[in-house]
Amino acid sequence: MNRTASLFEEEKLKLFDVAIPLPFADAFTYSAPQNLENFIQVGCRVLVPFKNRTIVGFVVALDSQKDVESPKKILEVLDENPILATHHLAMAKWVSEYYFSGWGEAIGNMVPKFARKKRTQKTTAKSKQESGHSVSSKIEISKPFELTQEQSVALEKIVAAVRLKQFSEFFLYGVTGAGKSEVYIRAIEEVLSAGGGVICLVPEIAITEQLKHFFLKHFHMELEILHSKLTESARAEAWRRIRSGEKRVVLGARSAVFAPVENLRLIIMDEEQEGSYKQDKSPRYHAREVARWRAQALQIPFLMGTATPTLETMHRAKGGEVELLMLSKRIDGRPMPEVCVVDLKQAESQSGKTMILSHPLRQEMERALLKGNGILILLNRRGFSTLIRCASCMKTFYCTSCAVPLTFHQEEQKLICHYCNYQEQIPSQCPKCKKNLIKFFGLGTERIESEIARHFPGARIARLDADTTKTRGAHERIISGFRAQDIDILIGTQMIAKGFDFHHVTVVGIINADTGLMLPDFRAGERTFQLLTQMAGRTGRGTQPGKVVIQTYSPTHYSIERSSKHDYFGFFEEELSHRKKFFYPPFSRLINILFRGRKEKMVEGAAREFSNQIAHEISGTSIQIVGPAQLPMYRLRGQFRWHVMVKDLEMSSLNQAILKALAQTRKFSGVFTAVDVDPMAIL
DNA sequence: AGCACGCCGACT
DNA sequence: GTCGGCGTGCTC
Repeated sequence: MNRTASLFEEEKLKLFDVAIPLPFADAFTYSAPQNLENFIQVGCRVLVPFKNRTIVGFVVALDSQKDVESPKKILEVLDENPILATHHLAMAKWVSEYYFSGWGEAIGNMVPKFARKKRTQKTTAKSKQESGHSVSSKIEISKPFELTQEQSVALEKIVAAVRLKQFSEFFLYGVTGAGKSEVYIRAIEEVLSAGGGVICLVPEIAITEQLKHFFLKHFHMELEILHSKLTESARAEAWRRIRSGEKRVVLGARSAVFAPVENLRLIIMDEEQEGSYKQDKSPRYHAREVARWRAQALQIPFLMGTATPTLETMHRAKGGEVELLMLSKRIDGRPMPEVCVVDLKQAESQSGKTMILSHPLRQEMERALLKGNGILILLNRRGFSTLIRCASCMKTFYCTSCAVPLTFHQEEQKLICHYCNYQEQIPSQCPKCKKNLIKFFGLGTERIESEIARHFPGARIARLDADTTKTRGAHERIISGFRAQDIDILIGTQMIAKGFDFHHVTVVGIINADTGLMLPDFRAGERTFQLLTQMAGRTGRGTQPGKVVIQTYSPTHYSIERSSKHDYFGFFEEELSHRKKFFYPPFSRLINILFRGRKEKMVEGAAREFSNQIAHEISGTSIQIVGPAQLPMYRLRGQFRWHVMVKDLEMSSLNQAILKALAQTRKFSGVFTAVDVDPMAIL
């Protein structure tokens, strides 16, 4: 650059702050050539030189107050009108501060990536026709349905809050089949008639597809589906339709919480406990927290719903921050399914052998098969056998880069690591002692499938897990096969627990309820309770009563006992007292700081250094430090992993302390750090 | 996150 | 002698 020219221009060039989609907390300051100056608005995307490349940034401020020596020039303005309102920039700012990501990174995460080329004018005219979901002519407008007393009360409260234009939180507590969706639909209709817009969040993409048809009946042209699997151009188009006010009902997964809905008046989050609402890469935000922030900023109500709320949310309901709306009865007065808990230890000592299908479970299955009813069997582990060991020298087969046992997959005829997907052939003899005594232990879904096939040779059996759903459409094919009753017994991992409404299912079998309880995670009990409760909710949804058989080695564990009695509130109190004792959420805020790298000593050093630094930073406060310690999954994909946990009462000044301490660990080369605020799992 | 600059091993 | 390994430091 020509020095005299730049000095001459610096005098009068306007300065702009531009957030860059990279992990920087602060925006960068650029100047603008005079011919562009008037086209630059806050919320526009701009092309800027950055180091030795050109990247897209977001204008976050005009008339920058920062004193930068020689700002570079903005090369191009990509938007005629801002694609982001200041509300969005503020939301991204909050996300970046709360979850330790860059501001621009947070912005980049919420807007669709876009083609570098500027869009031509024709899209505006064309899109009107494109956007009708191809059902424009034949929409059946569904009749208004009758609400129960409880549903009406809930709806009235929500509608009143929408009208008040005040921030408030609601929790719609209802067992599966209690009619939460009807309340959602009515609430959305109310908002629409008041000229407002709504975001409705569901845990995963598959459910958006399921609900799409239901929603289309009620909201037809107003509906937009939003999730990360859309192509970038489809996402950009959807974003534009929403922003223009053409679409006022947004149904989507996690990222839809950022949708630029015009005159947003209500946010709904279904199945609030689902872990998929937390993003597992930076920014590691939880959609529930973003939704709450947004509802607060816009002074609108936030409605959550499920039969198994997280402890955090129920605790807030108990404290009065969230208003609890009860739907206690199933719509048609159907009873809750009868649950039978089978003690595997006892059953095994009686029969003298490993128990896979207990007598009560086999009996229930036989009965259901005779009547032509559907059966769901849950085992939360893929593969055939989860442990392979030489019976002579006791050599166990581990993944070399993850230090976890390999799982034997019968279909693939391979030993596979479930964490890094490393695969090896099954040895015919032990590589250590050369004997021919390799044995297989531990159950997986493949094993259950063959076991059930052996017991029920006439039954039509299918398996639903990550292995059988690899190909596109396989998931839907298996599900619809089961729905059409071409399949009698569906065996699967927790995939089969999710939201499908099968009316002919009368038996649910849990092969081993303890799999999740072994995990060294403070939420293990909560997860197990939720999974068992959800599975129980899959049965007895038709005219015939449902039966649940839970097999377990720990029949007296409170998660299992309480779920077998459909006792959420009992579980809640018991789990809460554990959390209190160990100062876990909801009694503390938890931040997990992860260190990983190939060099063991460096990783450990970084974790220890961080721990010392943070201890120094927070001395004299009530903040607790746990660790440093090796993570339960100490070696993963060839990397060593340490972590430090920090437990805090409030947000306070902890974030600054963490950033400061983290800066001190930079000298440990080759060590990656990640901060996880409100982690869902410590693994 | 990239991407260049910089200082130590096996190759034409 | 160089090509290239990835450690480290910066990006308005």
